Amino acid sequence: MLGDLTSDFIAAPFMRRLNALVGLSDDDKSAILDSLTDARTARPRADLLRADDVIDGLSVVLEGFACRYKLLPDGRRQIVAFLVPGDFCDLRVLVVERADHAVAALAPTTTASITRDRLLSLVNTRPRLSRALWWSTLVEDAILREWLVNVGQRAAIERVSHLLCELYLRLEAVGLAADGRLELPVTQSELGDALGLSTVHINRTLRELRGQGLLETNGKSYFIRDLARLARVGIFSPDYLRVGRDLLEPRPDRY
Amino acid sequence: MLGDLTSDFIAAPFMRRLNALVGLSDDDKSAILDSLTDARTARPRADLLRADDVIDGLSVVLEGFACRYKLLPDGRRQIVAFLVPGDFCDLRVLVVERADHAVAALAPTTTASITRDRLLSLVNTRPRLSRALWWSTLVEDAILREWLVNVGQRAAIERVSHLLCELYLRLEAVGLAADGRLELPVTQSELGDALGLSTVHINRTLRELRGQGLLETNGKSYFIRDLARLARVGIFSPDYLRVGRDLLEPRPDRY
DNA sequence: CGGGAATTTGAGCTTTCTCAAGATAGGTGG
DNA sequence: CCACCTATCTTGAGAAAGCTCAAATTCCCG
Repeated sequence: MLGDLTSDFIAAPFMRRLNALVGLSDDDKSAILDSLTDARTARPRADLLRADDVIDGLSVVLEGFACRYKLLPDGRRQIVAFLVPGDFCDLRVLVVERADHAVAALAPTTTASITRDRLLSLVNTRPRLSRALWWSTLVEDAILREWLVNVGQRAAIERVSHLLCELYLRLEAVGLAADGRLELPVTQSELGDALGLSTVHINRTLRELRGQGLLETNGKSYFIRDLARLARVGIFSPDYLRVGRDLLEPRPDRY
Repeated sequence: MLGDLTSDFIAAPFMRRLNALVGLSDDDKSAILDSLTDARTARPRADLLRADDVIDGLSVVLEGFACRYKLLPDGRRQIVAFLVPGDFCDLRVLVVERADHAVAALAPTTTASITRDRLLSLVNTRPRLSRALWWSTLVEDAILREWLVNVGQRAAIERVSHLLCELYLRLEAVGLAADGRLELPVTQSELGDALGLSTVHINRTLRELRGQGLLETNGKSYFIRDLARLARVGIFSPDYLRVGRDLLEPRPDRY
């Protein structure tokens, strides 16, 4: 156990995420919070999980920023997901023993774990929790499909815009972005690895977005000046981030 | 029910798939086979499932060839998965009500369904079956990640080679390919939509592969003349198709 | 304050795209 | 069985998007 995480500042994004999960009782929430152990902080570039590692439990990102990635033998790297606070590192552990991809911290990243056994017993005794966890893997899948669309079909400026919109909404959802402002502790080279573009081209594309008055950047601080317009440029629609939510739920019409 | 599907030729690929699933008992297998109802055949280009459709049950592809895809408002299309006989159309139905993407037949495609209620009761009463179904969604995810790597990092000739290797192995696994020969009832334009390449470039790339003596094509019949070499060109490793299998399991060293 | 990493910009080049036209093939009605 | 029709495939030519290489600048960390 990590002590009284429920009231602990560091677990706030995770708490927000849990609160957003469909129909989770307070009891379910504290059950999962109380199961968290072994908090640790990884430095940027450190692997949280290596491909082919035997996975011994489920980790949750409490703070920081991480990515899943796959490498080609010649060193090319594709980032296949970004993990923001509140995201799970590998729910697959429930079914599968080994990872087929690596997870690395991009910023100093704090994670906590739930042992496989504890997780299995939680899932077996709490159907709503189980459902909620599967739901969150489905959101991850939906994001992955959208990334494939992004990389397969969109031009560079559309790709970058789309990713910025996605990350803004995801960070906003856990209280880490607001008013168009977000911190992205990733290098341009890492953005390139996520979007299938070269570092140089990421740089030029960001410059173009700045030139169009859509974006301001200052180091790793990003300020989206006009989210609606950026979403239009990126052909971004937030639906995929809310798979399975009631489609009639009123949404801010910022897009 | 569909009658005695167990011995029915048409369900053979699905049976093979079930047999390959980890630790499934004969009892489990017949339980799921007996739950199949409502076989229907869709013509090429017909949607089996539309985005935003309420999903009423789980479909299995028994015969034919289909794809999942997402459309951009301007008509660009990304195919995010190919479904071969034995594949499930939408296991997400267990957790989610609506699809975030469409599924279309590419060849005449026969599917059968399991109602949501029946599926839920199967899953609740048969833990190994439940595990096996989740396992197959994880394989799908692994394929999706690999596709993202493919489109994000690989050059055209690598992409095409990689996809051909993948489809050959997947079809071989269900008895629909052998000796390097496979039928791909997809147009070059559809390959392009899957790989993020234009039709014209798919055509030239196939020509290049033929020129290198790696491939012969005749309409929709493909003959891989040298799988090991094609795999090398495509930087293809079959591991991702076997997520969670014992990594020590002897594998043919054709790659 | 120094040094390595990250960003920025330029220049030329490669891959892939678009547009356009001709060749083929498979399916349909007469 | 043939003729036609539409899809698909194939090839050419020029254009565009994005890449690589290289160098200069800036930023951040210690």
